[in-house]
Amino acid sequence: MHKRISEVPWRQFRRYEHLARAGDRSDCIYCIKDGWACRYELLRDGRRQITALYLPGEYCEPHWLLSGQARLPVMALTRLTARPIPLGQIDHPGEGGVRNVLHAMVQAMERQAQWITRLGRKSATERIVELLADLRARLGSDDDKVVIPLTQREIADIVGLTPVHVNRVLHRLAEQNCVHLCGRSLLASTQMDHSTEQHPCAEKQGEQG
Amino acid sequence: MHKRISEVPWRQFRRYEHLARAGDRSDCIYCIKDGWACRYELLRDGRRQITALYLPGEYCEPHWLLSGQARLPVMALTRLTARPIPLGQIDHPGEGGVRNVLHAMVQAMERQAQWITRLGRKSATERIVELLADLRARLGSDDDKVVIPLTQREIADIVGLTPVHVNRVLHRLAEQNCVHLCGRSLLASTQMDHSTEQHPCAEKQGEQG
DNA sequence: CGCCCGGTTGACGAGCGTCAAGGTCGGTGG
DNA sequence: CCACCGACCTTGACGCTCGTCAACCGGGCG
Repeated sequence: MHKRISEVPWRQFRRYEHLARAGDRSDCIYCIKDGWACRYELLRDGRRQITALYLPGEYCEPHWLLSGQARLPVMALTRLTARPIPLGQIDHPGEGGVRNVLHAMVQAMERQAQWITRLGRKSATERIVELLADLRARLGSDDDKVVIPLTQREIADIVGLTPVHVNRVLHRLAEQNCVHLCGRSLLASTQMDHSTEQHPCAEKQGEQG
Repeated sequence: MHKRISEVPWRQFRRYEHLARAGDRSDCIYCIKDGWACRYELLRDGRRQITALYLPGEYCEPHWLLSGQARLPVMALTRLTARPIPLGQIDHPGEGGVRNVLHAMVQAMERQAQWITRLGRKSATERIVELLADLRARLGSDDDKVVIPLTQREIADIVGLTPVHVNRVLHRLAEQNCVHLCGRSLLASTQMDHSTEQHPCAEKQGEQG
């Protein structure tokens, strides 16, 4: 290393390393430079639910600015590079400013409300299609296909299903060219954007509804 | 009326009257004095999901302070009395202050994250028991039984089930004295508090698992 | 008095979970 | 270079939870 640690303005996390554990006091939030992170809740019987995703360019977790502590654990889903922003310095130039962080917080709330609707009222296929459409939009890529660096187990823990069922749904979507499955990597294509927020049960209704 | 309207510091809403419609700009938040309200999302096929509940003493909706507008409609579930707090006057004495409103916002976010876990990973019985336990706690009543002024259809739209299935679960809970069903009114009892966050599948495991 | 909303109940079936047995890929050590 | 191992993915059989459909009841309100 030819750089002094103190000069490096970002931190690296390994895959599955924690950015925060349940109950931790936090004196900074992170601005994610590269990689994905998630907030999750683990029940004592092993069931897990992911309740938030953090993608490159997003703040993690903006509400620490107000609460000062993490209620739920947050961990990296991939190798992750993030810039810690000390809570006291948020209004320093180049740190985004309180205004932006609060705006990110409101956005996160609205996303959570959407997820409640999806988990409560949508079928397995709808949940997965809408998850992928949401991720495409947040990644802001113009490419036809974007890489989704999630395992099927992780997708299952986001959409509230089992890995086995996620697998079956993904293969059905692959037949319709909504996604591509190449080995262990998942590509979401633009094909499916029209399906979002569309059908009640987007499946077996081809002819004369 | 022997009072001039302008002197009345609170507003009344009829049951099912809207406090805000989707997309409305809002120049005030409400502090609920009496009655219940909810935020909900309506899909075009008629499915509905309630994504937040507001009880007496709570702010509705705190994040309007930051966003200035309602993304989703909010309506009264009962007759409702609420005190509007103009956004510009939030820091005036007697209005709670920005600090309290932001704190309410963080609380609302944490509740939403909890609901994601419940909808994604819990059975029908668990969802209903935990809803009622949560409501008991928020009402802060010391009484053994508290009145829950929700129809079974409304409960269904909160916990992501059908009214028919909510009905069956409530009757099973009534057999175990977790709730009381008197005509159309629902009473939640203390009996069930211990069940919360306890069982994986809180049902058929009486003898030697 | 009659309507309508909300609750109640049964029969039936679909969607999704569970269990179990491979298969495939990438990494690691010899 | 190869053998081994552990994640992760894949696939089938089976069954439970919950949704759907339908009929009926009961009370409050116009």
